[in-house]
Amino acid sequence: MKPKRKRRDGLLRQAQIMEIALKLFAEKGYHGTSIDDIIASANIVKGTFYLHFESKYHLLDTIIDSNLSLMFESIKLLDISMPKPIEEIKQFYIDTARMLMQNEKLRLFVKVFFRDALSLEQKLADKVNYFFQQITSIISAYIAKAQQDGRVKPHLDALVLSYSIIGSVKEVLYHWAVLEENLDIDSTITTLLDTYLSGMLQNA
Amino acid sequence: MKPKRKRRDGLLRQAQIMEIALKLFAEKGYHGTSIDDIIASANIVKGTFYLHFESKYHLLDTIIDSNLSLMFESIKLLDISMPKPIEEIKQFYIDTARMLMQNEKLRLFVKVFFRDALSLEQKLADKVNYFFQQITSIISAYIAKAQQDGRVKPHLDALVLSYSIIGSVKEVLYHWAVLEENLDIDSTITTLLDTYLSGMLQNA
Amino acid sequence: MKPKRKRRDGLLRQAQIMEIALKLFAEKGYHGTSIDDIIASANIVKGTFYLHFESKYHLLDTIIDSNLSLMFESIKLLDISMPKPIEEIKQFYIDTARMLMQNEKLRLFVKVFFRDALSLEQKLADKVNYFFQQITSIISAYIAKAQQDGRVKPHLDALVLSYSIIGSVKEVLYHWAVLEENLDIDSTITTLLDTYLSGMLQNA
Amino acid sequence: MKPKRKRRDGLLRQAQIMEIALKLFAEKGYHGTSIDDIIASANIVKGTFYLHFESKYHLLDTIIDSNLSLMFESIKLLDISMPKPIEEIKQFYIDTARMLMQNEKLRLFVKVFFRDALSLEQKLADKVNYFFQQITSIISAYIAKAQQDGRVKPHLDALVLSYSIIGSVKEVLYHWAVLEENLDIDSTITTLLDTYLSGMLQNA
DNA sequence: CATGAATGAGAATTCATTCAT
DNA sequence: AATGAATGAATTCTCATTCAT
Repeated sequence: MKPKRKRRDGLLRQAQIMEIALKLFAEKGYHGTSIDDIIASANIVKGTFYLHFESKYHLLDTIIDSNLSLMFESIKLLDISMPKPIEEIKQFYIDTARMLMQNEKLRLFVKVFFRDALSLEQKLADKVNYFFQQITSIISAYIAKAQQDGRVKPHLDALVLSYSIIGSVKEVLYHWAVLEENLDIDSTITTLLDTYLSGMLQNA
Repeated sequence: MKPKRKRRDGLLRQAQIMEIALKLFAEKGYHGTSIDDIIASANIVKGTFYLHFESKYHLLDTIIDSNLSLMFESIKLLDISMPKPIEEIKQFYIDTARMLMQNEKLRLFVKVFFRDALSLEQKLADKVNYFFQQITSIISAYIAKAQQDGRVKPHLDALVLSYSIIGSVKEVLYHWAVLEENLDIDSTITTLLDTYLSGMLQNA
Repeated sequence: MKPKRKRRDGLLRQAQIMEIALKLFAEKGYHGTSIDDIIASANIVKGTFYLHFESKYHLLDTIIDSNLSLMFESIKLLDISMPKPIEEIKQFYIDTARMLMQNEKLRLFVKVFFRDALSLEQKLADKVNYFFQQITSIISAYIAKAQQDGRVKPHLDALVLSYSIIGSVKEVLYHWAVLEENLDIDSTITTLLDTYLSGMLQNA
Repeated sequence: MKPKRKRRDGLLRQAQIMEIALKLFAEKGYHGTSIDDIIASANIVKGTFYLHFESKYHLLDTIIDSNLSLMFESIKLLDISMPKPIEEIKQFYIDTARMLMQNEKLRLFVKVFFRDALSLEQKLADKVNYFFQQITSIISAYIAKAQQDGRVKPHLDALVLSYSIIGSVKEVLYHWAVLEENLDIDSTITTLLDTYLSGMLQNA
């Protein structure tokens, strides 16, 4: 039996494994996906997998790391203190959301994220929590500044508000990525923006 | 050596196992907790466990079922259409929240819920999703009715609004149950209520 | 397929596994013997093995622990300071050696011991070294005392002498247990005893 | 990216690999050292290793072969039938021992030798055993001849005596190479020589 | 000579579940 | 009701060796 050696650049193979694993994790969950499943899908053998990733856990870790920055940038866009006309902001949100929601890999990642990121080792949960903590810091800093500028109602708790905003976005993402609902981006963003803006702003 | 047989009422034993399992699931996650861990904590042997629960999965299923109704009732309280003065509603929310947050078992359950409920078998995820779908239906029905009554802004998407509200509450619960933050109940509820009410209501 | 369950007392099964493993370790070495080999010989399945031993390493550890005390007692017999006529001592040595050399399990253990005990984890090597250190202490203390009593030549280094004696015995054991030579117990013990006695003793 | 090709003389590279492997084997044992460890230390890649050695086993085999002759010569020095004044012999032993004990590579080899030589494949064990068998033959021939010449007590078993001497030396080497004890060469050799000489010699 | 991606046969270990007692 | 020894399929991970480039 001649072994077929499909040689290719190491990074390509690594990316290929990550993509296939992401698909499987999204479909059957992290625990429900075995290394055997992954290598069968990727058409490689055990050793090749462990050549590129030191463990199943590190594979997920790498996937999460490589996707988290994109999510980070995306969520940062929710800058409510942006000094622009509301209609312009709204359009910007809508355009960004449309762009992101066409990214199938992102959808899979969000799905895996919601399903498995918290149920694994503490280290991973810590990483995820740190990520959201950063987002929270940014948003609550925006709000606090807007409160000092007299634009946002002063009696609202900036931290709770940022939890609320983040929770709202998470929930919408969950319906999009996990439940695969067809959300109307326009009305979703309009509703969220209008509610939060007129709920938070001083003169609204 | 005569084996020691600790006979006791079957339901008692069952409740005891559930309580211990909940504690362990909250601590180490469902996948991170083995039957061996549970029976060691409960001071029983393998056979006894399977006398009371047909599988590890059914144990969690039972735990979830028995806690979901309480959560259901609690979340239903977010009835924004409640025909009462806002201050009264707010006080009611605060009182309810205080009561619930003293329930340590509930905190553990919420923790397990957030960590594991979605990463398990489809059957369980379906149950959880159905639960939230019900909550969503109730809330969006409230909102739709309030829109018909002219109390809530008509251009807002009732479904998106209910996602947002549920997401906000989930997020707060997550910070309470999983991250074990000390939340100020007063300012939390005040902020959420004020924001949503003045964000949604016609004349606000 | 009805699984055949060969129920028996847990300790019996444990002893059975240890005996079979010792045989295999002696035959093929620790690294050369897989868990599969052991369970096939013992006619049990994987799970049963791990029910009784937490790992392959712990199995060897248990085997070593349970045999070391016998070896300890045996080697202690080399008490050169024994206040008895030489002929009597010699006969005692011969009788003891005969007895031990009929113990087939001991032979297997000595074989495993020489082959594998030092090539494994540090922990095990430490244990073995500690064992010999104890023997060394005992023997060199005997010698030092005999030197104070003027029976052993004072210029000899008691520690080196104990190394020498232990090394001699180890070597003979190696030829017996590993190389499976047929040693003449009488002439072996006579030669060693006579050489060491007339080599060490003052008036010899 | 052009791969960097560090060409050098084949034998040099081979010697370099052997030296690094010896160090690693001494430190972590043969089984505890992987090819990956070796090539990482040697700063080469897999293919290069197999260019120089056909297998991990052959690497050790080569290391053993290249060191065994030195050990062979060294141990042959224990020629008790040497027709010289004892003091001269003793001084010769001491000088030789001093010289050998300064050879760090030899110490590493002896360590590997004691730890792993016996726990490996039969082929290697056979080689080691053959080596000692040769030493044994030489020593017991010396003794037998000295017995015929009337210099060594005739009732001692020449074979057992040679086992004893070899065992003594092995044990001392073990304490030096593996346990890294600081042995006093003078008193070690004096004690061994005096004991064996006055133990074996007719008129002593 | 040199590279390093790929191989794949093993090996160890886990753990939910069963069932004879 | 209770026991706890036994099961065995599933899973992760290792590592010496090969070979196309």
